[in-house]
Amino acid sequence: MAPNVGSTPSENWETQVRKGWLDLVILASLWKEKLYGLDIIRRLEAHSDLLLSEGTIYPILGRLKRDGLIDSEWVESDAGHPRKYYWLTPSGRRRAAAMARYTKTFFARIDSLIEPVLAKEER
Amino acid sequence: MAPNVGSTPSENWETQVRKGWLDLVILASLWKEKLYGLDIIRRLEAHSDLLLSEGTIYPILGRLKRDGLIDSEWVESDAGHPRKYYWLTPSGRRRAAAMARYTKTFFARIDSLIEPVLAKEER
DNA sequence: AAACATACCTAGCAATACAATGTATACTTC
DNA sequence: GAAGTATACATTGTATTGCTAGGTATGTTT
Repeated sequence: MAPNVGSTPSENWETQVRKGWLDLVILASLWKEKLYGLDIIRRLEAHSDLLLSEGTIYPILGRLKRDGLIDSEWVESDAGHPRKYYWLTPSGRRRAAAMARYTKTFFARIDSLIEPVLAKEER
Repeated sequence: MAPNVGSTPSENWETQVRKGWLDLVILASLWKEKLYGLDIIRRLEAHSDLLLSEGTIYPILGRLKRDGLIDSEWVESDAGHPRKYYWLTPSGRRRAAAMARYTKTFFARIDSLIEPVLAKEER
């Protein structure tokens, strides 16, 4: 999930397919615990190989909060700048679960479409 | 994968996650045979429950052709307007295969992220 | 006090999907 | 032969997204 630094067509495609999934990715990250922005970025990179930049995540967190899916609170930190912790609202939990279920059916559709492509790669 | 006719936030999300995958969906549709625009739309709806509109598919076909992934030719039809048939170029076949492989790893990442969400849906 | 580390935020751009609308061809019906 | 219908391709304008490149704010280290 690297940002599209270069710009070959295929790198651009990888950028484009990530779009839209970040909402779910972030909501899922908050499923079990409160986290702050940079922490979400670091965990996704460490555990899921998904790289998001700060300019990506903060606008999304702002949008999710505006939509009432998450809430936040400032917390003093022992390491410099204070942190803004986010957590799921009840509405956010319902939405994350609905998104996760939809994801399964969406993946199944794409899987069946690419099956012939993977079966015989034309060599 | 219905078009976003209404506009509740959750329907909007479904629209957003589709974005980017349509290139692969269309290339995969052309894996085994030449097809024309409306035919691709009809097959995707019938076989995969994916609904695309004409205003969506024609610009994408134009872009894929500009990128050299598909080629096309006009064919007279016995049913009114002539049809523009598309097929994969060698470059398009390679790209479709690469996209399909990437898709598998991407799906695996998202799957592992949403696993906790699906495991316990907070009832 | 300068440099560094941490953390959050925003403006401007590029790319996408899609509804709405328009064009072109041929067949059918009156 | 005019009107209506069906098929098929194409474009315009809008909303939404992700991200680079910058910026602000706080506290620690040298």
